[in-house]
Amino acid sequence: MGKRYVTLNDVALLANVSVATASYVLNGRKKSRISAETAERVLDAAEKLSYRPNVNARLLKGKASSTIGLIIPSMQNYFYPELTEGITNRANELGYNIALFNTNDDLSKEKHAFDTLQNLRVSGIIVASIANSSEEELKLFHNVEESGIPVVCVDRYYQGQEIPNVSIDQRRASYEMTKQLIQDGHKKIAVILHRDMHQQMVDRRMGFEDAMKESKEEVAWEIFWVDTTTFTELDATIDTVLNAEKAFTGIYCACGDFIAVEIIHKLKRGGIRIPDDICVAGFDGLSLGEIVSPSLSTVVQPIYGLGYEAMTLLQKRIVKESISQLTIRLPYSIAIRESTKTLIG
Amino acid sequence: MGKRYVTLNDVALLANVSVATASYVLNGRKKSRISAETAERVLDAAEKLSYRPNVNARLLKGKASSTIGLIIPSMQNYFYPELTEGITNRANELGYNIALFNTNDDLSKEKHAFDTLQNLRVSGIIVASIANSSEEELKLFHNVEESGIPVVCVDRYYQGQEIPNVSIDQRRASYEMTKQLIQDGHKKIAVILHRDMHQQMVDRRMGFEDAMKESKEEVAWEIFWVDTTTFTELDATIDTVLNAEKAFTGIYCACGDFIAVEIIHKLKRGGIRIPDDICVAGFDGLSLGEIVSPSLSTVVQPIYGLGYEAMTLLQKRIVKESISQLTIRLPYSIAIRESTKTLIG
DNA sequence: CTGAAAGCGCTTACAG
DNA sequence: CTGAAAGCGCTTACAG
Repeated sequence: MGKRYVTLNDVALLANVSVATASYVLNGRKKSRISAETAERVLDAAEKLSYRPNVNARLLKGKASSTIGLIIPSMQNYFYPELTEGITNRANELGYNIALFNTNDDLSKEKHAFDTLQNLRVSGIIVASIANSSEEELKLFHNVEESGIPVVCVDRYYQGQEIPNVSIDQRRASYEMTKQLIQDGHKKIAVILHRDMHQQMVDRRMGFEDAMKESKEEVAWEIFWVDTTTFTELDATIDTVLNAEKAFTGIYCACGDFIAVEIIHKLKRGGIRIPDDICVAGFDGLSLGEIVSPSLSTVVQPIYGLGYEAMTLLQKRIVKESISQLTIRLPYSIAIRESTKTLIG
Repeated sequence: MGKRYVTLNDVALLANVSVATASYVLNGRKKSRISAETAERVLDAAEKLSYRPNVNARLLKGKASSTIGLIIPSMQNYFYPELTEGITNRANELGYNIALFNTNDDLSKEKHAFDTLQNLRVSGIIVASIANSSEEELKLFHNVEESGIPVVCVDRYYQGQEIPNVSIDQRRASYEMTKQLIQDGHKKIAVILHRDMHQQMVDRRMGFEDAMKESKEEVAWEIFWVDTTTFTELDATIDTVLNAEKAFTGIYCACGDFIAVEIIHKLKRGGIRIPDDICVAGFDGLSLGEIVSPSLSTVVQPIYGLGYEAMTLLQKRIVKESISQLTIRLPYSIAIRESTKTLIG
């Protein structure tokens, strides 16, 4: 910067005290031991020079960093801004600031984010972007934890208690949404899943299949895979669904509302009436789903709350507060709106 | 963290060299002067110990920080995630990482963000959140610049060349949008503006009035103020608009698409048909506006591009590249979609 | 009530 | 080709 920042020494010089004293005054520590006049002189000097403590120097002296890392896939899917909002607001309340990283679900970018965050010596990391759940990726997580930086996953997660995480019971939610579709009388359902099978997708799929098993094969179904970031295959998928010999009566877009809304949009453009020609259900609970026409039937997750609680949990881990539950499951609800209807009667 | 991080000294010890040599090897500097065997030993040791350089120590030695600050109002309005995406992607390309701050358009939070960012010694700051354009706030900006940290405003801006900024020509865009409404035959228009009159809002209002002046008072109009973060007054505003003695034929939501979409939503809920009963135009160009029914006629800004260019400009300022233009105006377009129609013939 | 000094983890002239 | 040493801006026992 060419420009030299004002240092504590500058302040001390102007106030005619030692840096030690200046430091004590400015940090409000050992108040008793500093005379009022001295304190005032230091404060004045700092004010006059617009002194700003160098956080990096403080960190070097072993102070804990007040920044935490946040790793998300991108801001394209409106799920993430809302999640981020919950995280940053809570971080703010707790006195942390955020270092933000986008990975685009690319493992090498995720690796880079972890690297940078470790070099920064952040106090903790929240991850909403698990690229592919590979062994290699899991090792990344363990490395970070081993280095002493606590990690919390939100939305996506690893199976079991491996990494603390906050989410909803995705399998159960998916089961309930599917049950609803079955009760509505659907006889052939297309399920849309994310091509990269995160544990999350595995669970949603299992929830779906749980419900299907209960229906005793009265309902036919087929899985379609899409790439949620590039939207590749989406048009092809829609075509296949529409042109199936035995007609699909419903589309369960288990990979999320963002794609569900896109599907509704494309369907409408193609002159297909929803829910009359075909029903569409989503998963997420984006506010977008309420605004769109027809409004979207979906699993409503407390997205903001997921972020908020993830940050709360991370903070507890940072300050080593004892934690009874490392896996937090928040409540959700099934919202039946205009994009689905009962086919019976 | 209790846990001690691996230091350069640990690496040097294991490799049986001095920290100086270890540093040279790990930074790839003075390659010629290091023997291949020594280099390898250092690299091995670093690998074995999972050594991670402490960025904060580096900063202390006068190295430039690779983080830049980003200050936005919130993620609620979808304008900001898209803007953020442009900024972070460009920052990534240029090797910077992001410290994210939400202000909720609260000046004290903005002040806190600036403070923290200065203490962090970031290399630069992008601001998309100008709370109230007061003298006090402007002073904040000047303080940061004076401390040697370059600032770039994006979307919102101060009048004149005071702070480098990237945006579109908002006055002109607003003028054109209004012109379109006039050509469509509107005789009474409600303009919705943000209660906090940023320069941006002032310009949009002026653009609107420019067009009105040209229409030679054939068109009546009225301004309504809303608080875009809390949505307060929105219902009241809509009521007033709907119950006006001489009917409004159009609503020009100059404060943005996010509110425009909300208005459309509320109108539809109330059984009002758009554009048949009343037309609605927005300003921003959110993709949301295309998905909604009726799709929104609006000023389409290159939102992602604004962010991308803001980061590009900031980077130039950071590396002190000579810059011909400190005020960048990107192209926009007027999209006429379903929420407006011609009233003539 | 106050200050001298060590040390946090690095980088970088400088000397050899 | 390599190392000893100073110093970046702080904090904090320790001594007075």
